[in-house]
Amino acid sequence: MSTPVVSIEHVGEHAGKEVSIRGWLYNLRESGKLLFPIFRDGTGIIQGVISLKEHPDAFNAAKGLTQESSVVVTGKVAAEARAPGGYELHVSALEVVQRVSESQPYPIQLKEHGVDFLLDQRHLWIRTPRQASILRIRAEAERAARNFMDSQGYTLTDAPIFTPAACEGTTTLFEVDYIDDQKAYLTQSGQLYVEATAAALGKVYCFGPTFRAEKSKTRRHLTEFWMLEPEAAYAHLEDMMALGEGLVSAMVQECVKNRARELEMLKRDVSKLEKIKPPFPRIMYEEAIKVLNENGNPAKFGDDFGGDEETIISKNFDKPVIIHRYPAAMKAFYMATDAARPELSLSFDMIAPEGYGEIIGGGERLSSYETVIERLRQNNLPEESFQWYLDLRRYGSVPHAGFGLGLERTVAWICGTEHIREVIPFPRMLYRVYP
RNA sequence: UCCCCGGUAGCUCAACGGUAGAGCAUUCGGCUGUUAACCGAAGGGUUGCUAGUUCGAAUCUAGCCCGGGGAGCCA
Repeated sequence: MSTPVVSIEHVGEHAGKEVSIRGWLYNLRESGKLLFPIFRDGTGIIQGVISLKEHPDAFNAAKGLTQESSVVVTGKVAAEARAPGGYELHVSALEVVQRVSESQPYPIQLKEHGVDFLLDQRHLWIRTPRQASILRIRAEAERAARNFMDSQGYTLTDAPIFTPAACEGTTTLFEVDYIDDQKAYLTQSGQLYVEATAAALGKVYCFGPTFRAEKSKTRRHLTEFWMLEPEAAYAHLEDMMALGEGLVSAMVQECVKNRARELEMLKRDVSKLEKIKPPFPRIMYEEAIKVLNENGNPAKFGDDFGGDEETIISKNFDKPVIIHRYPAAMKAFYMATDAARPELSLSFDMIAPEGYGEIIGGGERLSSYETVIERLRQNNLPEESFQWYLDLRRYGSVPHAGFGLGLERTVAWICGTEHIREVIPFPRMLYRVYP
């Protein structure tokens, strides 16, 4: 009869019973003829106790064992107030799967480390309980986002990574040599492609990595980040603001519900997240300018909002804030304008609370062939590359709208992390592509 | 691209013009309830690179390289 293998997160269900845990040695404290190893298995950590007198074989196998050596341990689960986590394992047997060499000890210690060092060790850094928690929350947020979109009747239609042209500014494109004289670029957004699939399927979204060659070095920027981009035919600005509210609320609430342990591990103030339910405050761009002026910020019509401005505006609310109808001149070529106020675009941004910045940008798209042509020329974009896009206006053009949600910024806000580099398994940033 | 800050042992830092140091990690020894355990000992360094100032430079100066934070731009 072999003992059952259990995960540490479920170990409490086996109190008083003999179990096996397959994992790694997280830390080892020695106290004479008693050893206090801490094991981790990816789902949590648990302290073991090994007595020389009772289990000499296990004791000798564990004594001097190096951090992060892989082990299979067997023992009895016991409720123990003195143990971190409430349970400990009275180890009776320990099998070392691979012993970490003393000459090349595990580099990450149980103490503070610098950012540069940790990023160089990212492949190992993700083993720490904090990083593992963040990655579980990211997964939860992704799952919640897809479930929500699917529940709203949206179909996932993935957009290509290689594209023939820009869809945002041309200066932020990663160029890739393709066949002979052809150029390809890494996508900045799946937006143009979901416009096409929206005309085919009605309500669609894409979800995948996007790339921006921006020279941005801030805690809110990654060179490679994931974006969820819904697009719906016959939809208008109002529809997208409502969809964005529902999507963000679902992502936050599912994490609160299903990842309470991880949020607690991160010491996140969950009461702030529990409030994130529709409706969110909505203000027009012009009103936002007014709020800024009242708070001593000299912003004027036509200015874009930077981090400072976003913080001032979001500070007045405990939910994400939707700012809509930005000046048309500030927005991308495909953005529709307000018929009543042609100088304003039918666009909106959603600003996360607590200074996490813009998590959604979107709006209603141009549907007129003539206007699209005109804007392409104004923006010096190559018409020949956009013939397929123009076809969408030639053949049954309809009003349509959508937005892009930045996954990492949203998850960073949910987790309360200082920097978004922690919320993606392997961050790609300016000057950093290792590991 | 611009503005600030930094680079000393494997890691986190100290020394700020006069012999390069501590804690952690590693090795050895001790400890039956430890909580980033503790106690004792040992090994471990071209102070990011190059040039300059000086009797003497980790320390002052210049240039370069690397990293961090921010601006612009964006999600």
